Amino acid sequence: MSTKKANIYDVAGLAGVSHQTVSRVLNNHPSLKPATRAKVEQAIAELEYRPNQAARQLVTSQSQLIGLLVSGTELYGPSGILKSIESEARTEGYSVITISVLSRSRDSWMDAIGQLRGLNIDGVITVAMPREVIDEVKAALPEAALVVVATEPSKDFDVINIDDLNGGLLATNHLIDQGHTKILHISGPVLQYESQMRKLGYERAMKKAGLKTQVLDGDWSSSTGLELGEKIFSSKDLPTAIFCSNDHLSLGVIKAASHKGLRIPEDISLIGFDDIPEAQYLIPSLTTVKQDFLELGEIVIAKVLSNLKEKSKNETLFMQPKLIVRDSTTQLTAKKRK
Amino acid sequence: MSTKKANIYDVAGLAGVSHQTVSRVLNNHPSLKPATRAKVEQAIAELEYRPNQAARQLVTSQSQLIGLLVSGTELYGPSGILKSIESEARTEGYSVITISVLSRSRDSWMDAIGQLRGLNIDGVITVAMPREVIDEVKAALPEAALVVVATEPSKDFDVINIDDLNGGLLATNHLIDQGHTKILHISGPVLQYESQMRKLGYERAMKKAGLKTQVLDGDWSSSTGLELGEKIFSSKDLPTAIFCSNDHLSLGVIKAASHKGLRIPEDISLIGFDDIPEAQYLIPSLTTVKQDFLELGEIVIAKVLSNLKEKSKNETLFMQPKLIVRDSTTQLTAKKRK
DNA sequence: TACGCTTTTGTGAGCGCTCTCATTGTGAGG
DNA sequence: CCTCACAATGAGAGCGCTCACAAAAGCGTA
Repeated sequence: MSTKKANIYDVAGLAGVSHQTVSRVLNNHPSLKPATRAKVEQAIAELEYRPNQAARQLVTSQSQLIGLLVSGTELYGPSGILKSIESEARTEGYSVITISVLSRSRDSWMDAIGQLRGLNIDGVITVAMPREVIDEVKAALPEAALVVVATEPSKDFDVINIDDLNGGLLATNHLIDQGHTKILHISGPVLQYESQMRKLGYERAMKKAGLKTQVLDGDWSSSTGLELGEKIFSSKDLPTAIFCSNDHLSLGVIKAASHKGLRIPEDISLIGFDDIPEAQYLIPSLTTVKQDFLELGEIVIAKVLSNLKEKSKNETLFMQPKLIVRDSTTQLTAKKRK
Repeated sequence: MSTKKANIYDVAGLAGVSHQTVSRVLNNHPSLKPATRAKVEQAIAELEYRPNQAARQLVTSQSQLIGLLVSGTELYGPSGILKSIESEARTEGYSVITISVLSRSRDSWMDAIGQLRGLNIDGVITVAMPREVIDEVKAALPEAALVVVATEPSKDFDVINIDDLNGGLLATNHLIDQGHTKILHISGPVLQYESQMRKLGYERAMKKAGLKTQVLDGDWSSSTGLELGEKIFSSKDLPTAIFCSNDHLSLGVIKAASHKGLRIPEDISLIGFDDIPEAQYLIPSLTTVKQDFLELGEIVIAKVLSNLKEKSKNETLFMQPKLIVRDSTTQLTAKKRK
């Protein structure tokens, strides 16, 4: 029954043509009589023939494989991007090899790059990786089409980013529009580009409105949000609004507020970033800035494919996030403004 | 400068040995003079030679590739498992191809399986896939080492599961121990094994304590939690405790309670399942059942590798979850019991 | 020095495919 | 009815590696 896997010659034999004709069917070559093609296709079906990727790779030196370097797959952002890239790649006939990397450890990413080299990868996508890592990838895999997501723009490669700066503006202006003047920002990791841009957006908006900025540096975790929140709420000089660099920080802040008996949004307005699935089910539901990962994935893959065909133009694309207003922010009332 | 990539003959030439000797170094064959090995290794380093995986695959018909079929990568559980499997596989020299599948759509998974076939995959891991899918995988990839995670045990393949039944017992007994008698369960998707087992655990615990069960069928989403929560809290006959099949459901329930002015845990105790990172930052922090994904990943990969070497023994392994007690559950007071 | 081992190295074939180039078939134009 | 161009197909080589087997080198012993 289960004899050896059929190869191209078996198909050729059954269809009564040469192996080369079968190959032409496989790669849908234009000059083929429809009748021939049909015969071959039937033979393929009959034998359940699948072309052997390895053999194909060996001769074309194309692997149909895309490497995806990510850090923090457990975070909402990266995991969303990942999924969307993967499914988009598949529809294009590519497979994605995901590699989780600790972005701060050189060993970790050199290891990952080594793995990619061995695989004859066609393209590499990095998500939220420091510049250092990207340079290393470029050096180690000069052939591969490189697309960089969520890193500082550069003329050395294609970059696709969420417009975090604009996101920061959006969030901050929303608070300013509501009459807030004492607005504090809790940033993400100082070294991460996205986090820097969100902060910059905040600073620009505040400056434009002639307001004084106040920033606490954090990371992406709820625990830091809690910690910083408690510090903030212990001081006598409370802000009336807080803009957190992601939703998880906001979670911690909400918790801290509840500890201190402060109400959101009555006493403090709060805005996050990401729109995690939980955001609308928090109490209060969280006003935040949403990023469209699905679209991002499509664009990223499209970019990879186009780079595969012709040299990259090294452009930077920004995707626009949008403000989602929920219950955690509110108009500053005259009473409170006092 | 950047001449063609070196191959095994180039290395052999430079080292002054035959290509076969180089191959032996690559596969660390035992009978090799240390001096020879050293010469070859130096040549490899000098030429920055990397063995071509495709060629190797072609002859060994081993791809060093593991396919990972998952549905719902956006959920906390799957994404945790994924990461841990991936990093573990890498240390063993394997790469993981993640494929997100809509577990309910036949097209979707047949498509995924087709992709895996073409890749000459060595092993397949499925996470939270229905039996139907697994059978299809077995049929399409009889050679591949198959390890199944989070699916009904079977003698036809190796299964590694979180002991969801015991998790359900743990959660329910915790509530019973606190004096609750009217305990309601909100289940996950009716068709999913994990969800069924958690429910079964609940039912067994209740039965053993001589209590009446009350179950509402749900899914894994917060919105369903909210919806069902509102329904529950609108009735006059309130339960004193609710066990949700995952943390996201709990989130919705918390929200619903707050709408209705019910306090957690004072009026209603609530327990979830998963221990999502947010769980301890919710208000109140959520009592839940935690699963250790890291360990799971290690075991899964170990299993795949052992199946690669020798025929699988088709055993089922259960990993024990553990109860994490936080603020959302509390002793039923005499007053409330009334 | 020669013999029979074992250890170490070399040779040739072939994995399954796509490439290039050669051959055959087919129909339009004279 | 023959020629010529072009469409359709076939034949052979070779991608880079490992496999099976063959040959050479070492080494102890008679």
